Amino acid sequence: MHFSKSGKNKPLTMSGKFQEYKQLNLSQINKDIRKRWEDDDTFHKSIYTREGHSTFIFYEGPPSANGMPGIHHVMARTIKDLFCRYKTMQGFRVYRKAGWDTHGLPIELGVEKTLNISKEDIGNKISIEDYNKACRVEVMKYTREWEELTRLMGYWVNMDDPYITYDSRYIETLWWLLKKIYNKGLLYKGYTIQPYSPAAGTGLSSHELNQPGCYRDVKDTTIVAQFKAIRNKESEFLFNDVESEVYFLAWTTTPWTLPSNTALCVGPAITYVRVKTFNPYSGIPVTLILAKDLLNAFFDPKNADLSLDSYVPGDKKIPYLILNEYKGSELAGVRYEQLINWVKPKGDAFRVITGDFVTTEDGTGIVHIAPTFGADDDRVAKQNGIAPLIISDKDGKIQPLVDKKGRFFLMEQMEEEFVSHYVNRDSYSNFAGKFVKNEYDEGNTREDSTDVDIAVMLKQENKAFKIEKYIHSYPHCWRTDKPVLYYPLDSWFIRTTAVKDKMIELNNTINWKPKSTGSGRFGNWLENLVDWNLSRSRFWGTPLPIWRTEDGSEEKCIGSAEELINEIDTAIKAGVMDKNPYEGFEPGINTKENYDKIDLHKPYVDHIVLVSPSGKKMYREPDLIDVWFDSGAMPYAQWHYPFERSENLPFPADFIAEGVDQTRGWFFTLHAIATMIDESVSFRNIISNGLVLDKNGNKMSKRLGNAVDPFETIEEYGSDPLRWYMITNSQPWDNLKFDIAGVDEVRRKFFGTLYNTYNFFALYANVDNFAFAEPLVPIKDRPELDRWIISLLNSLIREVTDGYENYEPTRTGRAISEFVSENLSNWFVRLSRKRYWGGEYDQDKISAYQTLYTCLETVAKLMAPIAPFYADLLYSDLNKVTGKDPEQSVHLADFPTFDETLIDIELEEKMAIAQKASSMILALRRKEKIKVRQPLSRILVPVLNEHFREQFEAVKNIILTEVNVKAVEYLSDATGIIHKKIKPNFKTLGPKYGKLMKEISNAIGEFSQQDIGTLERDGKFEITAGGQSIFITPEDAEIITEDIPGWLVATEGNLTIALDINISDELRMEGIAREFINKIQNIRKDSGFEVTDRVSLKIKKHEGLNEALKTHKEYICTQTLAVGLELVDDLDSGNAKSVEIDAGLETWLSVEKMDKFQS
RNA sequence: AGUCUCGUAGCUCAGUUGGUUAGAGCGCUACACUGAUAAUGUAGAGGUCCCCAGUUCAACUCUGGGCGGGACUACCA
Repeated sequence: MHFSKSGKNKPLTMSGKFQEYKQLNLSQINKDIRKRWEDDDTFHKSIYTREGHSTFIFYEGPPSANGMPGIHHVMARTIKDLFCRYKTMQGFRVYRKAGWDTHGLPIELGVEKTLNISKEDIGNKISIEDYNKACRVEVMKYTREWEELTRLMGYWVNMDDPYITYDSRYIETLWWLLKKIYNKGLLYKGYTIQPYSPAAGTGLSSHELNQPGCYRDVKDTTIVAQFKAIRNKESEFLFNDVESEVYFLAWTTTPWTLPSNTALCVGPAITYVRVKTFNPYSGIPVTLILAKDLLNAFFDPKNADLSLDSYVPGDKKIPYLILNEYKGSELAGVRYEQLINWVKPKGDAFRVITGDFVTTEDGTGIVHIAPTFGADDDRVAKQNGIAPLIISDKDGKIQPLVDKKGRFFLMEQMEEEFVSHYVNRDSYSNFAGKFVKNEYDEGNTREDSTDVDIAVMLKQENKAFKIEKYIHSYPHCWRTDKPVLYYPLDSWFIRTTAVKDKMIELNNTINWKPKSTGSGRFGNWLENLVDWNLSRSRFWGTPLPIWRTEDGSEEKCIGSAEELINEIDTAIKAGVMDKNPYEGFEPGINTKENYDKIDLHKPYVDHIVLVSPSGKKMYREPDLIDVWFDSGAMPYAQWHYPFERSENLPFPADFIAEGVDQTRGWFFTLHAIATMIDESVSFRNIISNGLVLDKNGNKMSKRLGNAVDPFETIEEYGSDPLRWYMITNSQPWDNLKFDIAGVDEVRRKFFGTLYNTYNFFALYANVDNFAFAEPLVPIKDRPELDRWIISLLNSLIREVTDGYENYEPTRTGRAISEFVSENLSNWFVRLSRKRYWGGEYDQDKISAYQTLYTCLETVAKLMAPIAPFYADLLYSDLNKVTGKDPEQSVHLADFPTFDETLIDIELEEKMAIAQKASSMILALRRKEKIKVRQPLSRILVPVLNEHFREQFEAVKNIILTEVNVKAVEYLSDATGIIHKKIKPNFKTLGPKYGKLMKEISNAIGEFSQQDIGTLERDGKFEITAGGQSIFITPEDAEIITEDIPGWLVATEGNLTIALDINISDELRMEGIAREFINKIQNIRKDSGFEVTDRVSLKIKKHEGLNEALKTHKEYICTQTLAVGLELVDDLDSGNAKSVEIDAGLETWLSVEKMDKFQS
């Protein structure tokens, strides 16, 4: 097969015949069409032919090319592609620029693996410059595979000039955005609790923490501590009936955090009890508060009956008495004494607060809060105005009580004034300098830990209720194998909380598919928004463009390369820098070459020292920014806004689509940045698609070996069935259980059928030289069957358009598939076959061709967004012959519009009756084992109303032909032989009679034939139900025929048909004739004759057959293209075949091809 | 743990504002058809609509609570 190689602007080349195919090879079609698109530059044509039209803006979420593309990328990209193609066909100029995500930890880890180095080696074994270069190579490792997959699968995205996040121009836009955010006061430095490895001296990402082996079981000393309640007006209710002190019990697995405690947290809805008892270590009477559910964890119910008075310190069995119950919310606000009085907090502290995260699964149901060492703690403390426990170091900087090496701060490292005002030298001196975990102390030899020391101390002070070893899983640093701490680290934040309301408001205007992701996962996330932690302590990423003086008093945020160059010049003049490292760069020249002269990455950018207005040196803040900022900024940065493209920014997107896992990633950062910069949404419509799982519903992974290779799949099946399967099998937002057998099914079921339908058309159209040259047969003049399929076709266009417009591709694909296999192929073509085969080239035949052609051409256009390859082949195979459409490719054509006036619901109903009736009659024949080839005389159809008779009459011939029956007889009500059945209509009765439904239903069920007749005649029927009389109207019941006594009957729904199975001699002979035709046709085919070859027939005489053959000689000859039929006494020609016409009816038959000149 | 989502035939999925016979395709079994032919059609078997409660004359459908699968987020005293 080859295609005309017409160049860009050459006219369409038309050829005379429709291409016929021997077999459907979608894999080859994929290759051929791809080549044609490349030769013809179809993709670019589809854009520039729409220049000046309305725009449709799509944002491509940049993939990272440091990993191989997988089958799930085909899924995501099919969704993206199909809407862009659809909009193109709707006449829009579609923006869709490809891009690459090139920063981030996976790249760093990849480089380290490739070069076999670790982070410590950077700067030693390998220079940062070389490392930087290695990252650039690493990140584009699989670019070729990605580009190949893009083309293979037919994803049309503009790859001419992709945006690359490490490009200096891209970074420049990020800086510009950051400065804008900075100037709005939304960028600030603060701290957050992050996993931190004191041994390695670095913060860890959650990614690093989730590496295998990081969580390990460790045995730690845990303490249930007693926090003494302060007696005052607010807490008086806790002191009823007690003489002892009142304590809150709280459990911790990290006793070293207890000195930093500043609050206790209870669950607002949790029930707590106040218990009178004794401290097991000291024997002192105490009153304790803990969660009711956890009471039994500390007190043996057997001891509840023991007398408190008889307790002697040292007794194993400790009595207790429950005094009261409280909800957590009642306890909030109560104050308590500091547990360990080493350092006084600055600000409000030592108060009971509430938090939703508190559970009663373990511990006491009261959580000890140390805001400096727990993320939850920090958050809940901030929400309640509780101060963290902090100290001031020598430099005047705020620090937690534990230093970066993992020990309690040395007093000499603290600010003098701070120590004298806030630190209790006596109690603290024993602990200052102690490592909170022995692992951090290189020279440690002792068994006991700081945790144990604290436990002993609390025990002595009657502040420990229970001390025990506890095994739990705790994260460890993957580089040092030592435990991590949750530790406050300096970070730069974007104050997203300041624009929270705006973000929520804007989100409500976005069309989410599915809706629940927008309102649920995304909406809830916005409701609970915290400030965006932008800092990352990494090497390979976008540097934060902020320079600061060492004391932090002056800072500058840089918003462009030009600004940086100017600042460098100033710094050189001030003598803080020797020379400009970016010499030669010319601001305003936006070429790659120019921007290649400046590398804004580490380490280069860190060598730049600027000068502050007051003349101090300013150093860059060492952090990089979150890679999510890179991708969230792409609406601006992909166009190098505002430097290169300063107006007509394609913004916001009309449509984006990515996996649901991007909800808090890309979707969020797009939304956040657009809200802050432009107070606008970033995207109007969004599909968040589900995962692609293996056929058993497991996640695909290379490790498990259940990952499907997209390249192999496409090579074997072609992209179209794969795309079609993915779109139609389940809704995009549901997970797809990927089963290759499903792709094969789509190939056979949908593409196979469509291909067969086309081939059928081509075969006969070529015989008749149909080329759509005749004037269009007016639709109203076409036969019923044609008008029916055209009606369905227009309904289909409407449904498909609706589906695409509403981002419901699954509905669309399924509707097309249903139309093609059920309506077009299985009904229209099947019933129309005789119209194409032989006969005159008259209006009916032309109508048949035009109708089928229109259906195929329209289907090609409707399916083109989902299955772009085959659709284009089908379209061009049709169009090449007829030249009906000026466009060479279906993707340049206009999407079909539906014509309301051609939709005939009445006709569709009639045809539904025909389909149902035919299938019922065929079922009856089968039951009686009467072949369809055997004609029968009549069917009987009861009619209850004139409308139904008209409908049936209209499709009578279709039914009779289909089931090979001669006539239909209608049985009207008057004949009295119809047996009727009545069913209550719950839909109308329900609202009227409610509770009486059961009674009414029973009453109607007992209607006699006379009763039904009365109801029909009078329009009402009186029954009694619930002691009241009720009039049933015809609308309240459905009357159907069920039986015709004495006949072979089938009933389905409201349709009843009887079949007359008496076979007269006449009918029997006709059956024999048709049987012969069938045999002869088979022999023709087996002998390899052409469809148009003429033949001569010889049949050996047989008493049971002779008469039938004589009577129907003409008929047989016409049907089989025979010039003559001879009945012979003997047939011993080698070509003769034995045929069995019916059981026991056997004879010999020969079919000879006539020479051409004889025919 | 929280949020979202899914749960209907052996498998993959439909199922309208609640209405009394819960559907399709695949697979299986049987049969038929035969100039669309490496196609096609028809039928049969196969259901606790995940479970429990509630609302209602009526629940696959609505509400609540469970159970199970998945994803994301957070990882905890």
